Amino acid sequence: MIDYNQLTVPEVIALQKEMRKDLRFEIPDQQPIHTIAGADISYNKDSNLFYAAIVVLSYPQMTLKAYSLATGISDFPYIPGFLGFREVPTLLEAWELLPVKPDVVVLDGQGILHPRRMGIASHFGVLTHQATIGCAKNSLYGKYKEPNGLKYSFSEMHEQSTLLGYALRTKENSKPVYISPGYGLSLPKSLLIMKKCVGKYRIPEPTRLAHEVVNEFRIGKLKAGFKLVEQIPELF
DNA sequence: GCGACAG
DNA sequence: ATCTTGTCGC
Repeated sequence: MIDYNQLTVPEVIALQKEMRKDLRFEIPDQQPIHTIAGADISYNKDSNLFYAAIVVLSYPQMTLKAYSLATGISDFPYIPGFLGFREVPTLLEAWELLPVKPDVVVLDGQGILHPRRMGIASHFGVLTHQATIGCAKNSLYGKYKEPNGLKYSFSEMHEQSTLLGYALRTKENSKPVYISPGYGLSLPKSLLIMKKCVGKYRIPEPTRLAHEVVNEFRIGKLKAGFKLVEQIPELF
């Protein structure tokens, strides 16, 4: 894969426009979902050493089955709209450590809810050809009306009358999370899957557990590699 | 030109 | 993203 670090903004915009041509939303033989992963990055302020975790959970039980941990160096700065160029390379290092790939991967950020339809989830999906969903804690793009206050209520997010995602209330009295397909999944299917990932916290289980695990990795409580937590019959 | 702006 | 205790509000 090419080194993103020295690229200019005009160059990464061109790359996003190229990757957009490879986006797909419904893969031919969609298999039933048995596993879903959460992917996240962590790092110390003022350091270019990144820590990545991909946690694999059973679906829809949402219990932790396995995870992979890897580090990487990134000098690409954080620029809204270009998060993938900063975080995807290290996530791919963790991805390669998984002996069996999960059915869906949830990324911390946007999917097609992005000016060029290339949020981090779409970026990761195009490179890996894996089904992905973007689940962001904050909105980047798209207009929407606030969903009502009840858990599981949601509202559509559009731009130029194009439906691109949903604001989903995952917990009462908490702000919603922003859901959009990344790659290989339709809008309604992405929303349905994420509803099943909601537990007792605002952040859906895949992302929440990935964040928890990657921080233990960063502070030295866990080490790089692949770890099987609980056997999944048929898998691992 | 101005404001907005994932992690 | 990370740092970091108490505190305001549902």
